[in-house]
Order: sequence, then structure tokens, then C-alpha cells
Amino acid sequence: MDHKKRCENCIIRQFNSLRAMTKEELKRVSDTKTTRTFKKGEALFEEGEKLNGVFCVRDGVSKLSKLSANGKDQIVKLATKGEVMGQRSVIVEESANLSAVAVNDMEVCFIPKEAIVNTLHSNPDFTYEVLRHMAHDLKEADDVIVNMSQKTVKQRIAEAFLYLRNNYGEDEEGYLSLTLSREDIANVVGTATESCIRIISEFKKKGYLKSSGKKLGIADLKGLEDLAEGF
Amino acid sequence: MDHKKRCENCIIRQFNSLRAMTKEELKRVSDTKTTRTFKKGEALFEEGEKLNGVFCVRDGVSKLSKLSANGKDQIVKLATKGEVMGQRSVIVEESANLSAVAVNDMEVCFIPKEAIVNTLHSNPDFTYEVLRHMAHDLKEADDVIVNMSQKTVKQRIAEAFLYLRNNYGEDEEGYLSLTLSREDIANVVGTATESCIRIISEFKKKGYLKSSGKKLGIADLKGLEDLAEGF
DNA sequence: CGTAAAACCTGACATATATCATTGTTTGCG
DNA sequence: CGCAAACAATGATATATGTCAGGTTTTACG
Repeated sequence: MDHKKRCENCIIRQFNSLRAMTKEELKRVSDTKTTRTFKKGEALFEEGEKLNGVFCVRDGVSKLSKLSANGKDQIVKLATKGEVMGQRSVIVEESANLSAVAVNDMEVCFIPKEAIVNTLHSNPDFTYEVLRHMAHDLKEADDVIVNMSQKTVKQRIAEAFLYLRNNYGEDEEGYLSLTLSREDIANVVGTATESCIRIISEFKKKGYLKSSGKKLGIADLKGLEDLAEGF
Repeated sequence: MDHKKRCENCIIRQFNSLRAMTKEELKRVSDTKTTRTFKKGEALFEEGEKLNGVFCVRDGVSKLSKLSANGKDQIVKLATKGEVMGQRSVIVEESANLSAVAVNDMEVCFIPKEAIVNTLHSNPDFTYEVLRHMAHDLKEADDVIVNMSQKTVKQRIAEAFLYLRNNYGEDEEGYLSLTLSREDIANVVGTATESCIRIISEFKKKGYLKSSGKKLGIADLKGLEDLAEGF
């Protein structure tokens, strides 16, 4: 599968569409997009920056985070292959409210906003699919709000591991395919790095998690699930 | 201003539109909508319920909340005059993920989903406006996530009062127009009712808040703002 | 009006979590 | 390789917040 083809698929998947874009529209996107790579730790864009397009992840993972007043980063979402970043800012014509930083080496394609905005204005099916996708994100965000405010740090860390497993999978030996640093996990669940480390150690001792080198894996799925639910 | 007129305005405002609906579309909405009233404490709809339309608030306030595993309600959003509830569920054709309960006596109009969905499919400008509105909600939700996970309960309570002032205003004597119970405030900021009561008492002692009867007001705006920012 | 229910308040206590400090361990890289 | 920087681990301690239990005050309403 060649470059262009893959990138079109990427957009299509993200917008969850029944190929809502017309052939011509897809062609326009293909013609205007560019490909870029980012090394682990590099920023795709920063909070407050004006975006003139969207980023579509072709390979690697990016964390979308926001700096809070106390100086800590809160990771709001992880974006993987096939996901689009920056569409919210482009749609409402505001500067980005989140920063995007590469969690590992990434390959992304950049689509200038004109290509998107034009299609949004002219193709109601496409707009409708984007709307559905955003509605889904909004529901997820509401769920996160509830979890953040009602669950303990332990429960949230348990959930984070379940999330990593469900969304990024595990290798043959049962280790998570995506390895995040303890600090990143802490920033996902909104806790101090030390607390996160302590709880992960505890989970390993209690047999919920296992580790091998720097890889982490789930050793007791049912146990972790129960834990996340508060039992 | 008659009933119909007011309700059309209500939809228009919510969808933040430059009158994105055509005359015929507005007429269809006017023809199919119905008006209902709810007493304080009554539920407009419950989590998990299948909605066959959206609710547009004409008068009163509703809390949108979600029951968490530990049995507590988390209030995710308050909806006032002009706001629409249930559109997310209608758009993605899922059952409601939040419950809506009247905070005070309410008057709402109900618009069957067909009227909405039809317009979404046929009028790209309308869809685009709904999309913009949802993008805005999503940004707000992201901000809430950060606040919930990074700010202390004190900061969040301070913010809640600032929010109530900015969105619902205050009377001539500086008391908040919308009075929530301590329990509701606790459910907004995600804390225990007792903690909420204690902190409000403390704020009164320290001169940030004032009270008269069951009304609460902000006595030191700058002070509260600083507090919310963590000074 | 009087009573029950709801709302509010307060204290004592338990505990989860943050913070600070220190050390060991891995990683990247000149 | 060897060193510096990042990452992980762990202890001691402080603090914020939750929980339980008992009050008082306010509100709703028969």
C-alpha cells in the first residue's frame, strides 16, 4: 500500500465515515497533504499555537496534554495510528488548547485546513461524520470527568492499564505493546509520579501486573478489572 | 413574544447559528415540538434511557449528571435557558449517558429527533454550526478534566462560585441568582458534601463569600479568583 | 401550626495522596 | 566504554480529604 493510499485511509477511518468524502475531495486531500516525522519527545504543536491544518497519525503515538496552573501536565488523550489531531481547533478557528508531543518516534501527515474546511462546507455527509466522531469524543470526555473526580488513584491506574491493553494490545507474552513512563502514566491519571510508582510496585507485588525489563504487562486481568470498579 | 417564536430562538441560539436553518426547517421544528414542565427534582431523562428527541430549556436550570460506581452523582454540566440537552445521544443514536434533573421548576420544549436529524442531513450549514458547538463543549470538557485532576477541592469550589456568577449572574445585592444546595455543589466539584460545607464555611469566615438566608454571594471576587488559581 | 424530612453544620478520626529527600538503576551518547 | 541524564524505587512526613456520627436549623406540607 503506497503512501497516499494509506493516508487517505487514515482520514477516512478517523472520521469514521462511510467514505463520506467524494473522490475529488480525497484527491484534493492527497494533493495538499505533506508527510512529517517527529522523534520521541518532540512536539507536534503546542498549547496556544495557531494550527493551519490537522495532523493525522500514520505511525507512533502522541500524547495530548495541557499544562495546569501548578505546572503539571495533564494528559487528556493519546492519539494513535489513524487518529486525527487538531481538528477541533481548525473547526472552531481557535488556537490549540492542548499540546501534542510524540511518545515514540512518529510519522504523521499534515493536511492544510483549507482542504478540510472546504469539504466541511460543501459535503454534509462528511460534516455529519465528523460531528458523530466529535460527539463520541465528548461522551468519552464526560466519562473521564466522572472517573477523575470519583475514583481513587489506584482505580484510575488500574483503568489506565486496561485502557492501554484494550487500545494498543499486548505482545505474545502478554506485555503491553505501548510502554509509557511512570511519569506519563501519572500525568494520565492526574497524580504525583511517586504515587504512581508506588502503586505500580504494589500491583506487581499483589500479582495484578508483571514486568520484564522496562515492559509492563497485565498478570491478572479480572483482578485489575475488579480493582478499577472498586472491589 | 409568543411560544413558537421563543422556542425557535432557543434552538437558534443553542446551535449558535447565523440562522443556519431555513424558514421551512424552522417551521417544521415549530410544528413538531411540544412544551413540557418539570418540577424541581424531577428527571427529564435518565442515564441509559433512549431519547427520541432533544430538550431545549426555556426556563429554569437542569443538572446533567452521571452516577458513578461508588454511588455518587457527578454533575458534568448545568443547562440553562437556551441550551439544548440530549443532542449528543440523538446524533450518535445511542442512549443517554447522562441524567437530566431539574434544579428548579422548569419549562422546556421537546423536539422530536426526526426534525433534527432531517435537517442535519440536508443542511450543511446547520450541521456545521452544531459541529462548532460540540467542538466548544469538547474543549470545555477537556478543561474540566484538567481542573478536576490538578486542582484542590478548595480551588474547585472557588471556581464553581465564579462559574455560577459568570453564567447566572447575581442580584442587586451581589447574591448569586442561582442557588445550589451544598450537596449539588459537592457533586459539581466531585467532593464529599461535608467537605464542601466546611470549605464554604471557611470561605465565609475568610470573607470570600457572604450569605443571607439561603442565598450565597461572592464578597471578594479578586480573592476568590486568586484562590482558584492557587495563590 | 406542628411535625417530618431535608438541609446544614461540626467534631473526631482514618486514610489516601502529595511532598521532600535520598538512593539505586537504566539509558543514551560523546 | 564511561559518564551524565533520565528514570525508578523507597522512606519519612505532612496534609488534604473522606467517613462516621452526632447535632441544629430550615423547609415542606398535611
